[in-house]
Amino acid sequence: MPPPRRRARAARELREILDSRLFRALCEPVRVEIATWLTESGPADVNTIASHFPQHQTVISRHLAILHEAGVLRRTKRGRHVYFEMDGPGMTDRMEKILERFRNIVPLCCPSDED
Amino acid sequence: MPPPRRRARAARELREILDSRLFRALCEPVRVEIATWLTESGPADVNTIASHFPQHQTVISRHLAILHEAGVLRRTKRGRHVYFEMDGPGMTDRMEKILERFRNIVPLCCPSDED
DNA sequence: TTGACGTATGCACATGTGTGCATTTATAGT
DNA sequence: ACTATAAATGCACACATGTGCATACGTCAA
Repeated sequence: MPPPRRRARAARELREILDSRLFRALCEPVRVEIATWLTESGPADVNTIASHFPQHQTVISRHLAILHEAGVLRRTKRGRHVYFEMDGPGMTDRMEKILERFRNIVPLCCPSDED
Repeated sequence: MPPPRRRARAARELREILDSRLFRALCEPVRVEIATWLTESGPADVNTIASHFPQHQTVISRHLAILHEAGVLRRTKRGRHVYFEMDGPGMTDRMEKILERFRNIVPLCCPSDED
């Protein structure tokens, strides 16, 4: 494959993987705090999580939904409780894919790849 | 190190690496488009980049500054022109660090790490 | 120094989004 | 069925941020 086409392909793959909801989910400090807290504390229901943050329960509920739709958290409904936990394996997979894309891009976009 | 301390440490490291400007920079679609375009087209100055987007030159200039401060782009000033290009190696390093953090977290936060 | 060009900044405005309250929906217990 | 509890949604509001215009800054060529 000639270099121009390789570059075009790399760019397309990069857009695919960067245009996800993942970055929008993680660009909000409160959501990062929630994800971090869940990492440390393990699975917890909405009210328990909300009780550890200054925001209202409804706000935390919305943030949890965004994190879940972005694939950061797992959601388990048991009775009238909804439990959330970090999706470690899922996030690892995502990051591996993104990393792979960047590895492909380095030799194409960076003529002098020192440092 | 006992499990609780390991969890606390993993959470702290996760917050460190996720609280960066990187995600805020990449959560804006226009900025992702700029980064993608630079990947495909190679280094270019501000006006050249701006000419390929509907936004005003001043807007593109601001986006480029944000991407640069986040470590996504490299900046090279030559005369009165300022050239930008993807920082492939830098991004690869960042992603490797983030991936490593998530790898550490998986066995701690996810009791049933199937799928 | 003057003028031209490339880039960055101040400002005002529109849109997006996090927030809290009131309310609704869903489920368990009685 | 009724009540209580958990979670989600509609709405309004405040703040953040992307946008464009006018303009200032910095550099090169004469």
